[in-house]
Amino acid sequence: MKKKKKISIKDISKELGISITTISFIINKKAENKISKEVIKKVEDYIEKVGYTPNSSAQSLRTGKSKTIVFMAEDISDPFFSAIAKQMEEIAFDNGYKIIYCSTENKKERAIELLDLFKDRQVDAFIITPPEGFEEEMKKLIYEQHQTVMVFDRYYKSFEHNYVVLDNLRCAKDATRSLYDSGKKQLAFIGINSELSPIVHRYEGYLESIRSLELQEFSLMLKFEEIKTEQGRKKISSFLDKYPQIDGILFASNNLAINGLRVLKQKNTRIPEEIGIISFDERDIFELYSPPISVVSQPIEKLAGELIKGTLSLLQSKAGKSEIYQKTLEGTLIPRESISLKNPASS
Amino acid sequence: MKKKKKISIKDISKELGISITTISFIINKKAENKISKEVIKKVEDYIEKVGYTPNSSAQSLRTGKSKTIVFMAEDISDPFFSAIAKQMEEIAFDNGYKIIYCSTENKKERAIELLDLFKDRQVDAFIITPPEGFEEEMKKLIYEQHQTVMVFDRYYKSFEHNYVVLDNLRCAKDATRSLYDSGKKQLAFIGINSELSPIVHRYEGYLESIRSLELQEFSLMLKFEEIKTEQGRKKISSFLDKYPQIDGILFASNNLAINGLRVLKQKNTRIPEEIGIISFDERDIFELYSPPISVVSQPIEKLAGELIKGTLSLLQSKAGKSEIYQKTLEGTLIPRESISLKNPASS
DNA sequence: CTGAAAGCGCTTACAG
DNA sequence: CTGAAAGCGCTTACAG
Repeated sequence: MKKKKKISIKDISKELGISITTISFIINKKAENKISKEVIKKVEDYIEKVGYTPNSSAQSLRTGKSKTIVFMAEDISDPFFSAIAKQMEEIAFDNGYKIIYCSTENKKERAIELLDLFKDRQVDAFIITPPEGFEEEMKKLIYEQHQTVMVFDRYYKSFEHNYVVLDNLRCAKDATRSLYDSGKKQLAFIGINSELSPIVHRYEGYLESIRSLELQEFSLMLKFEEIKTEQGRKKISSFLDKYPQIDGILFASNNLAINGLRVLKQKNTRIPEEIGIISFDERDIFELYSPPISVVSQPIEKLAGELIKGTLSLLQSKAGKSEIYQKTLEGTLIPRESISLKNPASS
Repeated sequence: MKKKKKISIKDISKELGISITTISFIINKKAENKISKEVIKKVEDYIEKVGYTPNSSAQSLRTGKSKTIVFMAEDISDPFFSAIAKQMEEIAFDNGYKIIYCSTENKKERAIELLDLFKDRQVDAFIITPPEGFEEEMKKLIYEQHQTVMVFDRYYKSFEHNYVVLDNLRCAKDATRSLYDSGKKQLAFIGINSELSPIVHRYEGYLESIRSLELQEFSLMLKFEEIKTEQGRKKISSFLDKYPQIDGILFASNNLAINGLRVLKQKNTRIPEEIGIISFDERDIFELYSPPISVVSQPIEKLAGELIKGTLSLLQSKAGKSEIYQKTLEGTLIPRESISLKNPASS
């Protein structure tokens, strides 16, 4: 009734009359110029035949490496993060690594808890989207605990670290410009009250554009907890009531836009005739919405690829000098009917 | 520059002048009636102070348990599975377990590859949504390799196993009935050509309802690969052209419904006036669609809770006799404007 | 109530 | 070209 006893190097050694050392060398491809071809062949064939795989706990105990990477996302059930996770997973597996996922919910306390859980727990590297106010903890993790850390989706200016992020400033700038080019002149930014770099940069990108176009600023910042709530809707609603001249909105995130669309639907606002809309982050809902919503789409495969390959390469080079891995990727504006494609600016 | 050398039981032993054995007992809460309270207190305080955590690789090597559970989902980036994953994660962590996720894409070969990857790799249990045609492999995994396996979202009749599933038959039956009650009489089922139990049972539920109502059957089964594609849309489109009398559709999955909605949008079919719609599986898109789409919603928290708690309890009892854990949960029909709520059946 | 010791399955310096 | 042996950090039967 018990699982079959797993075969070990020792068993192979006995069976083949070859020492454990030799077998270990062969398994770890360190046999070059050391072990005779016949022995290698013999061992490899036998391993193949009995389907031997090394006990990873023993390897891990011995080497101090666990072949495990933790991906601490803001929310792993969010389509953006789960898509990233899935892409990374495959590449990681192909390289013999496992990934463990968890979600911070953008809560500092939760992130600390999770980090604690993994601390000194044979995790080779962390890929983290730090929550609000986590700068000091990240610095500690990297510079005091000397963990291998890749920061995702945001970054800090106060210290050097590895990261993979979107060029949020440029994306927001271009999106704002596109609203303008579609004929809208009273452009609003609906964002989040946050110090996280993507949110800050999206706002800055909006600001840069309206300044260079000499437009008036209309901006509303919700609290993080309000993004998906009735409370958030109320704020958006009264914001729009207060500035009825607004004819274009850039939403700083997909959840924000979804909540905003509910408000507009309730108000029976016609899109794009009365208000043109662009949101950050693609979601299938935007394509199917009536009318379809224009978005700044993030290059998910590229982001995931850079993240995992970058992390893996850091892990490789950890023996040598510590390099720094920093990538800023471009997004793509996908224009849809939520901005009048046929009415170019008539300024 | 290297990580701080981690503290071990031996270090504590030296520092406190207490044997390794005693310390291990205390850590593992096996100290009751064996170790004096003063010693326990002394050790616990010291552990607290230096922040000692046991090396999990060593524990794993010694005990043969890894405190790791693999969740092999159909597609971890699907909102349904990622929501389940997130819920399970937390409970697992609280119980000292890690979860590793992967996606089969409903491909048998991929699932075999993944299983191979984890085989004998110190995984304590598997939570699996088996792909098409995986019955024999599942049987082997459970009855030859004696792994602890929880099957999710589907189940087999040919052998006993642990599972957590939705009561798909009843849900489909009720949904079909609701379409009828909303005044529709020519009810279609759009499903998938699959032997997986949920799909089969949803179809059977539909059949049972229309038979008891003495209605005509209209059904279309797509191939799995067509669900999200243009090819699928074409099939749905010509199906609807062929049977213009259809005035109600039950979609067997959310992706199917999303693709179906595209077809209906293109055809300018009015929902619910011309065709009433109900889909399986809640997604935020359904609530925001114009009109909002009625769905059979799965109890995600409950499902995730049963899955992980069930698995954990199997792991506990593994020492004793092997029990069987089988749960069938009810779904909830959420009626929205895609069925005429105000026009009750006038039969 | 407490401790010395074996052993889980590997890797790797060292010796030949 | 190959092997004997130490040791990674635990747990647990055994002895006292």
